[in-house]
Amino acid sequence: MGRANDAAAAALEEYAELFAMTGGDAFRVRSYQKAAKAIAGHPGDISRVDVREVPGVGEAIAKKVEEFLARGSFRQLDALREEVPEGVRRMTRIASLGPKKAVLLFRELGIGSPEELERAIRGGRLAGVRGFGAKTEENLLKGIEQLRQAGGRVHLGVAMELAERVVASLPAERVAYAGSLRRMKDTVGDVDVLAVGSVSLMEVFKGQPYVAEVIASGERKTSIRSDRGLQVDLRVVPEESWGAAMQYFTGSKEHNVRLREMCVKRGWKLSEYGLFEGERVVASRTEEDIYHALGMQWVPPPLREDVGEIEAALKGELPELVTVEDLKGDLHTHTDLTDGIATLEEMVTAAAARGYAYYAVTDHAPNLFMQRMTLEKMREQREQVHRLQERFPDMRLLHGTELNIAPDGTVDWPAEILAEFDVTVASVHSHFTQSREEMTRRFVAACENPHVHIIGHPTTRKIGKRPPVDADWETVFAAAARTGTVMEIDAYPDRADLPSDLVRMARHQGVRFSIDSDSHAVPHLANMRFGVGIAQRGGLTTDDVINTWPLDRLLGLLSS
DNA sequence: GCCGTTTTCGGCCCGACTGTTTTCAGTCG
Repeated sequence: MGRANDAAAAALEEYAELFAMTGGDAFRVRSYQKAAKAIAGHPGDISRVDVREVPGVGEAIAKKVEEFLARGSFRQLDALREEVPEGVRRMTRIASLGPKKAVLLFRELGIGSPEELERAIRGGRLAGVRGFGAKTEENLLKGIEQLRQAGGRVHLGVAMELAERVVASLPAERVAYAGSLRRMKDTVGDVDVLAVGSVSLMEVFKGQPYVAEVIASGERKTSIRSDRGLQVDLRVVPEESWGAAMQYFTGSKEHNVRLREMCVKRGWKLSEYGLFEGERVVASRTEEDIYHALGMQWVPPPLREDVGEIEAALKGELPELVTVEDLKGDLHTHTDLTDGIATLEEMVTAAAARGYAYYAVTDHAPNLFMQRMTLEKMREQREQVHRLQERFPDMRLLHGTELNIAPDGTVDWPAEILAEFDVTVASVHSHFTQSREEMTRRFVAACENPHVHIIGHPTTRKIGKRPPVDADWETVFAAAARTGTVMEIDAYPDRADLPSDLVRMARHQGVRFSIDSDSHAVPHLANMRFGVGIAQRGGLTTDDVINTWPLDRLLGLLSS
């Protein structure tokens, strides 16, 4: 489950994209994409085992991967990177603009980046170009605006992988990441790493393989741009002010401003070097020392957004946040029967290894046509689940499904079939642009369906790719609270859905939550920690999260 | 490029939607 897998998969995905853009055969494109997905989802570390073991990897792809593992790229990838400018690749990240149109714009009009495309549209240069009418221009401008709003930020999964790589690479007395990453924010603009060590640490840092460019380097701080474009700042801090530095660089800015205001009122001063009364150090070694000196509880980083946590900490009333260890199961996962890449047995075995008390298999249902699900396949899977149960006496297997919420709020299968499932997740997978009124009615109808237990990835956003749908969430959550429908926190880091601000809103209305991995491969099961981060930011306790409950209590909710 | 109860070629999840076209290409899930 190594980062070698992820890096090689990313290279193959990039190659597939470039290959498609340069007119490569569509089936070969699919082969590269399939291999990338399989390698990313493969439980074994491909830098240790033969990559030919991975299904979908033949001789040609194996050679490319081996070259990539040896030197960080492969010949064919280098060639295509030369041929297609980086800006043209960025253009395909604009919603509704795929590889065909992007290349056409580049070849015919010399448009080589989203910025140039925007200027061209506004300058009327697309008028009369075949396939580009007024509506398309409007959609492209909208897509460019979305792209701009995402900025240079990446989702937590990408940032966490890099941060852990950086932390592991530094031989320091103490080293840890801080910043929005430590607060488990769903997107991260740059990675802040703190370390206790000597100046030579900076030299070690600058020589790491993930460093693409050194932006600035001094005695106390070095900034680099990583191979994936993300900036990393390393700060070397004195041992005795470790706590103050962690507190300061974890933020948020708003939280810290409030703390410093409290200090000023007492005639104290708080900085990254410590909490001071004149020259006297009041606290600095640990974060706990600092918060306690201010007469408050230590505040868990995900809560540090100045949304009431300071008042609560002063009164000693911070919630006891849900943790990864509290999770007793996963209620939304897939297998290769639909779009997962691991078998039922592989997924269940991996889930049992995580020590779960229960585990639900929820493959897609027939209305998502591309998944080719049928009643027969679903029932056959249920039989397999029942047979498999005998081998896992300590983990209760639940047979479920992920239903598709149609534009009118109805779902796949009639009520009597739905009643056969132990658990159902219902999600929106299409018609994302309905009006707020229609979308709200759609979700309310799904909540009111007595056979729907959980609303999956409610906003359907994909970070950096697709905006959330528009709905009146107050009304949706009121319906969920009234009907006892659970809202999912989809832990997959590019979804992170519900987002934490909506979690807070829903919690205030009395809604309950399920933190699910939405796994399509064995390694995805480990994404649960990102979902827990969202739940913590939303202030959730174990009582709010149904998959921390003991099996009996969970089954009670599912059967009511 | 991969794969094979079809063994070395021929098929590869496919249907809906959008915006454009006047019979369809591109994009998406």
